[in-house]
Amino acid sequence: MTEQKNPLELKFFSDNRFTRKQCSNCHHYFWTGDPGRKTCGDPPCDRYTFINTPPVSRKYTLDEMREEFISFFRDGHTFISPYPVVPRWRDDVLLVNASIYDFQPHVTSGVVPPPANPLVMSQPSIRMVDVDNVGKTGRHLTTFEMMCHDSFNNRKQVYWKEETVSYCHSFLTEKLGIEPKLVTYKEKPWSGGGNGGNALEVLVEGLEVATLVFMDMVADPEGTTEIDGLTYSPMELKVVDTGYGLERLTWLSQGTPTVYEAIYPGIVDHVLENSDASLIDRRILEIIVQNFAEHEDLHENEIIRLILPEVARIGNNMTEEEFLKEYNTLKSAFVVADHTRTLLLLFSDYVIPSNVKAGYLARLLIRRTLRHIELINFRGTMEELIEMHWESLRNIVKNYPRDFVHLMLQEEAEKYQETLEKGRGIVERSLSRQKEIKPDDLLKLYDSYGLHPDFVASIVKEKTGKVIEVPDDFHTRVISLHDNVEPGKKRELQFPSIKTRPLYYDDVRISEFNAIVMDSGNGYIILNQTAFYPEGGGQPTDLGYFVYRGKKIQVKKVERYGDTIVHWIEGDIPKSSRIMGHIDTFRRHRLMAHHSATHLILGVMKEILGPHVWQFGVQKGVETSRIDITHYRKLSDEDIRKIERRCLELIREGRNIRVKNVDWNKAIEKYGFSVFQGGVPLSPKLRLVEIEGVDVEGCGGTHLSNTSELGFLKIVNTESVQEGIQRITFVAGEAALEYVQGIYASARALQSALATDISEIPGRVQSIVRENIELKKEKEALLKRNVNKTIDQAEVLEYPWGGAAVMRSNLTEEGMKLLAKALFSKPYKLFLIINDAGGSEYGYVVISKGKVDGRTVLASILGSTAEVGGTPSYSTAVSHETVDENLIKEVFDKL
RNA sequence: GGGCCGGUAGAUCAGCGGUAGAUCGCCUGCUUUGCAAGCAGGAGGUCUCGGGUUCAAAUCCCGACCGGUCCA
Repeated sequence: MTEQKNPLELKFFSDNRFTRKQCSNCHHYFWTGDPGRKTCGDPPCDRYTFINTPPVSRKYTLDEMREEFISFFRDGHTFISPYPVVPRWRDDVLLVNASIYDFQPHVTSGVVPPPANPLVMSQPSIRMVDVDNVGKTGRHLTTFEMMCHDSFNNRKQVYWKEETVSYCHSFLTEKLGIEPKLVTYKEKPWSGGGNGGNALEVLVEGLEVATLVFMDMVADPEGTTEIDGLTYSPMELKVVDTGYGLERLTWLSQGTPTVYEAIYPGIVDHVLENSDASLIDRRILEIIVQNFAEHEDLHENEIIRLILPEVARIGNNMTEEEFLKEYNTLKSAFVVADHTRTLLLLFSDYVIPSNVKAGYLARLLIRRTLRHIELINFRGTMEELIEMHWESLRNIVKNYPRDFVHLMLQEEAEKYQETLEKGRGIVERSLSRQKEIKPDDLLKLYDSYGLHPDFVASIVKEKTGKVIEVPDDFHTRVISLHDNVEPGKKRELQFPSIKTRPLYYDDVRISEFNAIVMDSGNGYIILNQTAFYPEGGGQPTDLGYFVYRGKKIQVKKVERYGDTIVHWIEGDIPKSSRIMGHIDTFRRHRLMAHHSATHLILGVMKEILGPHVWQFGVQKGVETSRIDITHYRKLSDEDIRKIERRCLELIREGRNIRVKNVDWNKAIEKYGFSVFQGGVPLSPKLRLVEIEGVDVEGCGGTHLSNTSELGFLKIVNTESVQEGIQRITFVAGEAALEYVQGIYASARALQSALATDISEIPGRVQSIVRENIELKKEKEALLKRNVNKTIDQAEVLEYPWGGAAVMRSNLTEEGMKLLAKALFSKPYKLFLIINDAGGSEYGYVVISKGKVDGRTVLASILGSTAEVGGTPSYSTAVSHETVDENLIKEVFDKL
């Protein structure tokens, strides 16, 4: 090992008589002011010693602790309001998981300055990975608030390691009154979100209350520092990213056995009072929490086997069954309390429960909550619990969409009920088929139908009396069903980094321009400047042509790679040429109109359908355009009419459409997170497109300057692309006129074909379709009668090898097929059909169900005059000759 | 974004290459007229759609569409 100064050997530590030690148990390095300390302070090396005897000078509620933290850091830091839990500003994660997520990647990459520096905030964070541990361990939550004091050091140093640790230590010891000796700082490398650095875990009496991260590295395949298997290199921006667990600190101050009792005692009490669950002896609860903290690597039932003797030691001789009954109901009560809090946050950001993305997580939580509510026979509603949480979290959760929550929960409860009822049928049916449900079947039932193994087990028990074991590693096996799938990777082309100046922003109506070819390759050129709009933001590429040496060279596609705009062309233009570009302005104008119309319709849909509407995806076109939005049900005809009417009003009013470039933080401050509707650019400023009084959103596209230019807008189709996502296809401007003209032409054609009035077309078509079905049926019945008649009149010959039937018919091809089908179910072995459909030809068909090859039969009967085809079991021939009956018998006799 | 199920009568589903079925519901009649009543008879299907394979497809293959569900 090279002698290098430990990056965490701080002056603060030496000034405060802290020494660096190596944990006698886990061998991690840590800093402590307690000369007698040998272990790092983290379970399993240390136990929770704060339960019953909290080290904090007084008990804090959640609100009080948050206020204490913020007020302590307000001195020197700027307070920032919490961000939504749904990260609209990035598309790489589903939910905000930590406070630093608020600033990734735009701030941490150095492109955008932080909203304040240094700053203090408390960010609600959702961690679904812990969902299975909630209730069970006494300390896990799906939602917690991560409080932080962050600083961003660029050229200007704000503060770094020394100040950070000093701040932290003062807060814990001076403000909260924790004895300095109780605080240990454990060294730990940190990585996440493409960054890395050193970190200190802050531990008090066995509980990790904070992590102080010194982020100064960026992921780099050629870097020399390795953390968790990835290599990193130093970066210019050095970020202090701290994370204090608000719930942990509150728990620490109260010393209750579980975190739940400390952070929302009202909710826990309410659930316990109105259900079959009850609080168990707090000494037993403490034993449970301690054991789960110390044995993270063990399975639940193994830990319970460790708990029982300890429970007996304090004089409580419970059987395992008695213990499990009490523990499980209490666990369920905690789960209900926890999940409803997370749902509050999701709903306040208008997450629509569905089967994909964040919506899936919401549904998962709702279903789990419903199940646990039933298990403990809770007599209240989920809705009332969510509202109670809101009452106590008003400082953090500003918005509570009561009607939305009500509607979502109602629909979800119904859907869940449906799934269960269907599930019951599926389990019962598979039981009647195979008598037994194996572990693999459990897996399948869960994966394909969403049937929880406990639910399946309960039905099996009810129907057969048998108890089936749910495998311990059930969840792991579910995950392993899915982890062999590799996500498709996009291959990025590499081009020389040449900055192309976009001319289309300066003047959206520009149609011609001069440029110099900076780089030229196989079928592409890169220019110093261009008026061609590259595809992006759902706006397709511009088309047109270049003039080079008097020749027109067509542009096939224009793409953007960072600041480089690449033109794909039909032909070659050498480097350094001066050329003239011509834009297909007809196409461009159509696209622009549809782009502006997209913003207009989105704004209108938010107004009419509700604030839960977000853009999910978008594709503009020359003929039609479409936008996908988050909405919980298909648009009704009434919705469509309202939206169209409102769009027309706004077009008539002639609202201005303006483009402005605004700083990230100012944009968020002024317009909120709804500016992030499409993809988010990594640039210092956001280009905002505003339709006066209707809609403001970040957008890189080209736009009209006033809504009046749209003329009118018509929705032409709505469909649901996936649960909770509706696709609206529409036309605007000239494209709308063409659309209406097209419909009109069709209507006129129908009108003349049906010889009726346009308004009567639907009725006429309906009656024609009905008539057509009737006729089809009649025709089929007639055909069947004909077929049956043919069969009835068959001449039957008996042979030792079975019966043979000879019949004459006058059927069409369709009738022959039907006849053949019918014959396959008759008891004879061989059939000869002589078909006379009129005309000079006779069709011969032999159907053989025995070993006889029908083709040889036909050849023998018809001789060389006919061409025989088909297969041994269904043979055909066509002949101009009739055949003598006796010859047929002769041939048959020989078989 | 990916995986796994599924789409057949009003509802729930069976059939899984040889003329489309069961149960409930519905209609008619009888028997009873008291609680999910009995008996007899009957109506009700472009087997989601489009291609392909086959003499023959609800059934096998491919693709769309729709729904369910799990994972990220």
